[in-house]
Amino acid sequence: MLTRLVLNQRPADLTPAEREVLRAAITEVREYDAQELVTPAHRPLDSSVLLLEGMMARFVEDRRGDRQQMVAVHVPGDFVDLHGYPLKVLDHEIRTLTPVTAAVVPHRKLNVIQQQHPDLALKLWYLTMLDAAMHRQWIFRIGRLRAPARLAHFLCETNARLSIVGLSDGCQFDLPLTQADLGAICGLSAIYVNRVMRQLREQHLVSFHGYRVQIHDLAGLVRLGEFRADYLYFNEDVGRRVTGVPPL
Amino acid sequence: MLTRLVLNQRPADLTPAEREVLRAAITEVREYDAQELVTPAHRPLDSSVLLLEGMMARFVEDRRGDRQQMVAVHVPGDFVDLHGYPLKVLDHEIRTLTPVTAAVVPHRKLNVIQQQHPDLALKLWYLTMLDAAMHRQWIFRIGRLRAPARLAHFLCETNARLSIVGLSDGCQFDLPLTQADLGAICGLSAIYVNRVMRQLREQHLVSFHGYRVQIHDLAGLVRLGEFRADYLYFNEDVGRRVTGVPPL
DNA sequence: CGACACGTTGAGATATATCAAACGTGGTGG
DNA sequence: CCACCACGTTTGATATATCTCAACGTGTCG
Repeated sequence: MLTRLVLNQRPADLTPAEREVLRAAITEVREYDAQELVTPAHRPLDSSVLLLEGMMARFVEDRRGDRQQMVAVHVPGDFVDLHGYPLKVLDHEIRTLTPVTAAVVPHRKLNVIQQQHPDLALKLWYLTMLDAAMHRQWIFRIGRLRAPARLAHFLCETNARLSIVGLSDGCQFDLPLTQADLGAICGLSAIYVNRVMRQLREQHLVSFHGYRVQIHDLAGLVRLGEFRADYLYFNEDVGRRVTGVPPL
Repeated sequence: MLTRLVLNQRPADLTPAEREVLRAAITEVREYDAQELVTPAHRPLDSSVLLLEGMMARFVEDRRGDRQQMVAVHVPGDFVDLHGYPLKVLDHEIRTLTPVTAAVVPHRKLNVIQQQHPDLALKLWYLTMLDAAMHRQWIFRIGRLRAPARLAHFLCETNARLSIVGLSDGCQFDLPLTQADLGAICGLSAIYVNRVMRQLREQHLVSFHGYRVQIHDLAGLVRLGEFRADYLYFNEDVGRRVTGVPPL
C-alpha cells in the first residue's frame, strides 16, 4: 500500500481509515531521474509529493547559487514538501538524489482533509513537526559538533530513519551521496569529508564501499556523534534499537 | 489586544473573528524572570505559550549538557512552543532570555480549534512552518557562512523580526544577548564573537552599546550576511524595507 | 580512446578555538 | 562608604580544525 510508510512506528501512527483517506488523496504516481528538480524555490505550489522509492533532498542556496547547503534528506515514507501546503511557496528547492518514485497529493485534496478530517490533519501537522525537529538537530550537529562527530551524527540519523522503513538492517545501508554531498550536509568541504571518513574507518566505526555504508560499532558511532534518537519520535523499542542498545 | 501580534504583516494574517477565537483560548497570562526554564525537554506538555513581552530561546543540549546550541530566538508575537501541541513532548528546552510576559494556551483549547475552526488551525500550522523556515536558514547560516557573515545574517533576521512588531525602528533595537549567547546562536566561541563584532564595527556596519544594536549600513550588512528576507514570509513591502531597499 | 565525475593525497593557508590575563561594571555585605 | 565578587568584555599568544589549491588515480561512458 502506498501510504503504509507514513508515520510508521511512531506514536501518532495512522489508523486504517486515515490511511485510506490519505491514499485516496493521491492523484498520480510519478517517476523522476536522479538530480532532477522536483520543486523550485519561490514559486507557488499546488501539490505536495510523498516519497515512495529513492532519495530526495532540500537545498538552500547562497547568493551566488553555487555553494548550496542541504537542509534535509528524505527517505521513502517521507511527505517531502507537505510544508508547502500551509506555506504555499517554499524558501528552498527540492531535488532528487537518485531515481525516484513519488506520489502526488494536490493541495485541494489536503484542503478537504483539513476541513473534514481534523484528526488526520493534526497527524499531518505532526509530520511536518518531525521535519522541524530534524532541522533543529541539523543545527546542533553543525553548530556544536566537530567534523568527525558531524558525520557520525548524520550516519546515525540516516541509519535510524532507514531502519524503520526496512532499508537498513541496523548496520548496513545504501547511501547514494558523494563526498561533496556529505559536505553540503555537514557544512564541510568535500576534501575534508574524505579525510574524516578515513578517520572513522581507521577507528573501526564505519566503512564505506561505493555507496554502501557499513556500521561496525553503532554504540561507538552514537557516542562520537552525541546522537540521541528521541527527536525522531519513534516508539521506544525502536529508539533503543537504533542507538545500539542491545535488545533485552 | 493580546493576539494582535500573531502573523501580523504576513499574507496569512488572522481575521478579526480568528483573533477573537485565539484570544479566548488564553487562560492565563504569566510573568517569568530572566533565564527561567519555561518548558523542559522530554516531558509531556499540556499547554503552549504565546510571547507578549521579552525574549525567549530554545536550546538543544549536547551530551554533557554544558555547551548548548540555541536553535531559535523568540520575540513578542511568537507562539513559542506551539509545535508542542502536535508533538506533545519536546526534543529541546525553552528558556527566557529576559523577564517575560506570556499568555498560556492549554492544548485542550487548541483541540477545539483544530476540530471546529479548520481555517484558523491551518494558520496555526502555517505559524509553525515559519519556525521551520527559520530553522532552515539557521542551518544555512552556520553551515555555509563564515563568522562575520553569520553574525550579520543573524542581526538582519532579528532586525527584520523586531521591525514588524515595532521593536526596531529599522536600524536600532535592543538585543539582550551576551557574546556567549551570540556564540551559542552562531556556532562560535564567545571570544571569537567578540573579535568579529569588532570587525563589523570597524567596517561601519553595526555598532553595539551595551545591549543596544545600531545598524549603520543595512544594505552592507544584508550583503555580507547574504540575507534574503523571503523566508520570513512578510508582505512584500515589509520584505523590501528590512533588506535596506529604499522606499520608492 | 578521451572526457568526465569522483575519490585520494600532500602542502600550505586561513579561520576559529583555547588558554591566560586584565579590565570594567553592577551588586552585595560589611 | 568601601571591599569584594560574579559576570561580561577585551586583548594577546598559541594551538588546532578546516579550507584551498594542485596533482594524481580510478572507473564509467560516450
